[in-house]
Amino acid sequence: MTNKELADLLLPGVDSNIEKYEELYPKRNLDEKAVVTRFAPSPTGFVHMGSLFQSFISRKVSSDTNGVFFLRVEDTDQKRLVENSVKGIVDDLKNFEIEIDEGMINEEEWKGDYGPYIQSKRKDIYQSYVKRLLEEGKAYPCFCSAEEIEETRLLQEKKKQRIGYYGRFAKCRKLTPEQIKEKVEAGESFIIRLRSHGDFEHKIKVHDLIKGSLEIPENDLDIVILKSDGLPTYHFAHLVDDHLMRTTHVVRGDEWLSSLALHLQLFQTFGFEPPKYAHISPIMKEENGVKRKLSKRKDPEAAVSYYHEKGIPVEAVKLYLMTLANTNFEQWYDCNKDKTLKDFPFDFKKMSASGGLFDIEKLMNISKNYFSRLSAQEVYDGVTKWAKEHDTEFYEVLTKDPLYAISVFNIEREQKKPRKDYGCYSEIRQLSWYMFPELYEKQEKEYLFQTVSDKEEIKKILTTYMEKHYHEQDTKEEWFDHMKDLAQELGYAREVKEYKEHPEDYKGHIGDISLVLRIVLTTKSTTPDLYDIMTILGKQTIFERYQAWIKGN
RNA sequence: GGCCCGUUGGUGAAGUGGUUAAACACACAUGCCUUUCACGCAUGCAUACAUGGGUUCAAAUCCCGUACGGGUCACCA
Repeated sequence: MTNKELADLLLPGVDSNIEKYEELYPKRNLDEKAVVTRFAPSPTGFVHMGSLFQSFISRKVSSDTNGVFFLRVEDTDQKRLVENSVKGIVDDLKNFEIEIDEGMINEEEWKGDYGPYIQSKRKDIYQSYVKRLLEEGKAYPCFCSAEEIEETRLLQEKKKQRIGYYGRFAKCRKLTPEQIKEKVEAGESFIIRLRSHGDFEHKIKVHDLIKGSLEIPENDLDIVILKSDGLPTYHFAHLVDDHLMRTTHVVRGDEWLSSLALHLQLFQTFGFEPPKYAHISPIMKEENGVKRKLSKRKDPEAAVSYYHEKGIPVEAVKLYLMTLANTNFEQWYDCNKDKTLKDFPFDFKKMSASGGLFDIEKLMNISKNYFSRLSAQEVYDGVTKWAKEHDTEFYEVLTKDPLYAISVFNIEREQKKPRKDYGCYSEIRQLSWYMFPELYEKQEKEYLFQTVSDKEEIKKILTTYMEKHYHEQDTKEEWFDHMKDLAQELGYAREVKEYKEHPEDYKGHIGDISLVLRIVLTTKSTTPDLYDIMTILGKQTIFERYQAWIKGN
């Protein structure tokens, strides 16, 4: 019995003509330096921050080199499928403005010439390649049951030998064609394994774009390439897909590093040129002093949707991811204020070989800086879009009078050093509700007075201010002068310095007066410029709020 | 247990043998400025290259051992 006959027996009806696929998916017509990358998630749920990080980087290098970035769905594990997760993945990428050039666009369809981009629809292709391997004697069927494998494992553990299906432990490797035929005809189920010729004692030098040069032992494991359901394992699918899709760079998590020798071996078996690899360390999180991988289950911030709910702008998250990827980015960005992420020269070599810590505080800081560079119109557009989905009440208020809302967001914005209090869209309402009468009315109010808290004194300040010192048409200078007059009239120092020099001469200083006027108007001790707030709110609102407070206390 | 990778201040990290008495950013603290807070500015973080050896005139940077952390060893990806 020849290998060819054996292959036909094992995979009847499968065409081993792999050359036709080589023709069907020809080498891409791209620049020599163009990078072809992919994001290859399995559809088991939402997109994890770490995956997003990988696709962000992949997209970046592809774009930088006029290459291609595609989305391939790896659904060879039929047991773990989660319904509609392809759509979820597509949406998550879309939400993060990571565009794909090719790949799945929804649960069923794809775009691009190198498809299908979902592995369950590529069964024939994989089987052709497996069959070719069988014909060449480079693969063989294995009839071992799970129990048998487990037994071997226990034995190996006991004897402190390496665990796995290799060498003398690879029982089915020695099966004669006749024995195989017998078993197949008896209806025994089987899988296909690679006949590895690697030597574990022999080390090979490999290069990783991030980790640098590594020395790893050759693979001598006869790993499974085709499962009993006829679908390939990850390793084999990786080989076939990334070869046929003409991937040049594989960016993936470093949990794959340990199978790198195997993957290289697979490419070698077929004589294909392997892609370049960039193994990214996982994003870590610190909890109770312990570093661990950011976890889908434990950490809400691991889910991409978290950022949308919070309303952290996509661009801000991207800026953060880039600082995580290449720390020199921050300095570069600071020195090149007119440039964007697109212009930054990303470099794999500058990626950390060990896992970075996910720091939400840093993210928020970056986000605040990002907000501070936006125009009022941009803030308005962003918050409106966010509120439409997450806070309809706020949305109504914002869209009722856009110009008014924009004027609110413009406070202390058009200046050299804009305010930095907005970190995400979901914070904006609680930082600005007092500027919107509809929201003001609904809000539960709590006044936290500080230095001046005596009610009668506060009333006196308010009434004196309304009666004598509020003038609707005041410029900022005039307004401030009037504030000083008010302070003086009530026995407070006009200047803080004056007060500090002779505290015994005064009840307090201008700051205390301002604070009272601020708190009664907004309930907050922390707000942007009071003059701007008063100008936008107008006399009527100001007086109403002051009078209402006097009445109620 | 085998194999692989990593280890610079509270955090992200720069830095690959000698102007680094270790940059920069975040966080925190203090001071200044200021109508409060914030912003901004200044300073600090009682001063970091896991550890033990070795190579060298010279090591965070090269080599070896140890410790600690991570990954992997599936018909999961």
